[in-house]
Amino acid sequence: MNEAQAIVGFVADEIAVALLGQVMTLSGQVTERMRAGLERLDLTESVANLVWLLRPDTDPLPLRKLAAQLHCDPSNVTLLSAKLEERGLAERRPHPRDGRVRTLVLTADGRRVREELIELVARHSPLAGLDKTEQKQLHALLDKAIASA
Amino acid sequence: MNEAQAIVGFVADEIAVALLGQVMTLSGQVTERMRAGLERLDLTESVANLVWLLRPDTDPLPLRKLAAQLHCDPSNVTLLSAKLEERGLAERRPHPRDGRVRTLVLTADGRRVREELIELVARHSPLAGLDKTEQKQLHALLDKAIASA
DNA sequence: AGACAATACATGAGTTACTCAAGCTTCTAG
DNA sequence: CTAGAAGCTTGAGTAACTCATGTATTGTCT
Repeated sequence: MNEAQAIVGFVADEIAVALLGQVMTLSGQVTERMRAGLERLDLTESVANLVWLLRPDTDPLPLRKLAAQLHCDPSNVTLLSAKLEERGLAERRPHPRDGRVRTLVLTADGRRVREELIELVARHSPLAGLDKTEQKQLHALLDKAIASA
Repeated sequence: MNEAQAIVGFVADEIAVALLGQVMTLSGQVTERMRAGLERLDLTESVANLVWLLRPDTDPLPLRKLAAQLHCDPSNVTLLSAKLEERGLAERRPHPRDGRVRTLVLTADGRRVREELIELVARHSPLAGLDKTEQKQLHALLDKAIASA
């Protein structure tokens, strides 16, 4: 038994590694699909990722929270937000109770673009190929996984 | 019914959108987990992504194929490969039959680093929190989804 | 109330990953 | 044998991102 095999022995589950690969593959496919349509929407990938987080049906999020969800520095979100404002797709609003906080809210145009974005990726998503039952199973499993983290 | 709602009406499945979000969330969590350990392994994220693809148990891949899997330009893989060679983790070998093609192969050190990388993310993966039965179900569902793309 | 630390965002500089265009070598087709 | 295509490399340029710093606001401790 050589050293490499010994280390392999440590790896908890072969199947967990395979699952990881699958998730990353899917994520890559979706991202690439999105890229293809971004030119038409005149968005960059990083801006699109921000738009994706800006749900119109919930309370607007502080820039700091958005940075956390994007796994990047808050200063980066400042730049992305400025780009969205320039294009008239969102606007920064002061937080009603905390003067330090800025929240980012989509405009009507922004909401429209967001729907197009979702449409773009959801329509051709590999996950859309599953039937309803499978989708529900998958949703439950992923939900459990995410919650356990 | 306003315009935004009309567009919402087009979105095939609400649940498919939710699934998309889950996959992207998981992918983000895994990536962030990986980042945390990359400093210790002295790797950058992009180099690590390449190492991830360099399976020692299959035929070595041409740089072009690797570029396709990474969704990036071949010239970028040239750079990443050079970094791997500098660190002695991989070496470019000419293809036995086609003189134009270079394949990338991990060295013994490279294989060791790759196992550490897998260990790093697999051990703490949210997916590792599921039990064996759930993992198998999930694997089957994801496999079907990926195949349908 | 007043001082001090902490939080949230903004700004500027610098780094890195990446793309694109052009060039070289090798393979393939007529 | 020549023309074209395919694969990799090189160099230049760009965009995204981080880090350090600055400013305004909030919370806390006495």
